[in-house]
Amino acid sequence: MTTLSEENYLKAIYHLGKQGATPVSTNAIAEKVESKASSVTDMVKKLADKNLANYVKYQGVSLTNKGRLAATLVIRKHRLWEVFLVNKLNFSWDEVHEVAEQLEHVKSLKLVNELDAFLEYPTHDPHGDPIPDKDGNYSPIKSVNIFDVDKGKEGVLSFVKDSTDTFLKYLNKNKLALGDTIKVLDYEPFDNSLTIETKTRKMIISKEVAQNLYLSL
Amino acid sequence: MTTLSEENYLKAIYHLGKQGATPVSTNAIAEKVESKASSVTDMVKKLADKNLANYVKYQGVSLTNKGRLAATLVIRKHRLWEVFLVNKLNFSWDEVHEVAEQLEHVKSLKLVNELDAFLEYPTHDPHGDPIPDKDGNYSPIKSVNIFDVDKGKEGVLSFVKDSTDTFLKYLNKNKLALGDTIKVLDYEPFDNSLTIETKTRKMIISKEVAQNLYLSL
DNA sequence: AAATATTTTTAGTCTTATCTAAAAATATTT
DNA sequence: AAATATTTTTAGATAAGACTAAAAATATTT
Ligand SMILES: [Mn+2]
Ligand SMILES: [Mn+2]
Ligand SMILES: [Mn+2]
Ligand SMILES: [Mn+2]
Repeated sequence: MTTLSEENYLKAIYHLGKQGATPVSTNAIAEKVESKASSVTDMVKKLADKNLANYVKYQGVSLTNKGRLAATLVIRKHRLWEVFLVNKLNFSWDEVHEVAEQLEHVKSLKLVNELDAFLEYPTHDPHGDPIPDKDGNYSPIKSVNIFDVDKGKEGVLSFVKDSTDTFLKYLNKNKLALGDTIKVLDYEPFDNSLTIETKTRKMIISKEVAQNLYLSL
Repeated sequence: MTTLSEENYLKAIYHLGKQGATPVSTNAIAEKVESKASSVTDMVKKLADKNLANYVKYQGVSLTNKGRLAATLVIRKHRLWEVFLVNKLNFSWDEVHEVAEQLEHVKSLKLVNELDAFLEYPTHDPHGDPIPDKDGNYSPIKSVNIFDVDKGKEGVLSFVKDSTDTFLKYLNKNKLALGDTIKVLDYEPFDNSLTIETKTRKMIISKEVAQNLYLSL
């Protein structure tokens, strides 16, 4: 059995390395889970004892297969709950994360799988993140960053990299939502801003914004 | 903010006294939360410090208004989640309790209230227990124990007092479910058993079973 | 290759929620 | 009303998870 705290560390390690494959540093984990490096060292030893992580002193931490599966199960639950909150309970995409952080730790295989079925097996969460299946597998993101879309071409907004509510609220305010068709009109070398066009209007987005928008073509 | 553990103690105190009104003993609480008396003493002091409980050494514990509201909110969440699991996720009534014990601690006012709306404001959970509203109020149970139903009369099974999965599985096995119409045919003074008749058949139920069945007339 | 800076680990504390064993208070029997 | 039994509280420990400060290891500069 993994504790709530262990699960949060597993997620952090998973997200920091590529699926937990490459060793990540103590400090990086500490920042992600909002704790201190010394706390991370303690926890990481515990994960290694439980065969969830590979840990060599001073050399970083990676996940074992067991750890990776545990991490993806938590991520699967997180994203399914986010879909539930948005699709069934009228939450908006900037309100779901905090609640999903709690729901992801509820233990019941039946619960996850029935929820999955109830939601009709969604493949992506409200931010465009892929939902792993029971075995932790998911098809890789096929969307491309908006900077890599040629001038004059269009695509469908299908993933936002940053899903903090600050950014999501910016998108709400500017009427940009997942599923919207966006055309790239112009690129400005001076500040790396882009001029884009949606169904409803034309607008300029900053480099910071553009970096977080991904389109499927 | 109440912790998970505090919430479980509040529920226990609520259920042991009548809505936490009458003082309950340390030992009774300990048994309910599956801990030891000394742990209860500690926790109860903490609840009193937070103005959730009234505690006088050696004289038992009751709930303050604040404590009672906190307790009913947890109970409200527990029962709403049970309805969700049964009505939407294909859980049977003997499978929901353990999962609801976890879900009841998720913190989000919006979540509870949207869930309530999504389920179309159910008044009772899958075991016939009433679901408190936002203010902790619910209409008192109007069903009567099957022993108090006159011979020859019938009623609808609308509440089961014991909702351990042992008892619920007994009911499943004997095809007795909430909503079933049951007629009382005979009472046997020797062992206090009852002969009852359902839509599908006639059967004898023991005193132990009868004590847990409540009908609305 | 030293010297310096940064990162990581260790050592020792703290808090929350438990526990056991002993002491104190209350209840029940004789 | 004593004696005995039961219940409750206190005292002291333990485990999980976090922290600070100091020590040790690794990285980066000079
Ligand atoms: Mn999220
Ligand atoms: Mn998400
Ligand atoms: Mn229940
Ligand atoms: Mn119930």
